[in-house]
Amino acid sequence: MKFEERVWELMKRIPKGKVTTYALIAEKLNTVAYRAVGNACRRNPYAPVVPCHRVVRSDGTIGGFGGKTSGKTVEKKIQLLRKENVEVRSGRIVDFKKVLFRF
DNA sequence: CGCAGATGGCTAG
DNA sequence: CTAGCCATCTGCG
Repeated sequence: MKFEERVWELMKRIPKGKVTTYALIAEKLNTVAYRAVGNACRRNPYAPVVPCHRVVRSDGTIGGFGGKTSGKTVEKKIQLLRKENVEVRSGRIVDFKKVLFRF
């Protein structure tokens, strides 16, 4: 079982309409490598199985990649989240702590 | 509000 | 084994 697989499993556990943060996942994995978590998402071979769109930053920002939220992947995430009852405003989660899922 | 530094783990050579 | 990368976080100005 690799580090990444563990990350994916946790992501799968995220219920619909909820989100989580990289730091939280990392902490749950008994580590502090939030970056490695993001790495796993980015390389995630389990495209739809691992809802990486339900994983956001600690402050509620969607994040995305490339440094800015100008990527298409981010927009896709937002749309999915909005569809799952998660309100997103300017790349940020609305009522973040309300939809934040604690493991 | 904006920027820089500090981290842990992964992939590729 | 070494070097570079990354979808982050936190603190400070």
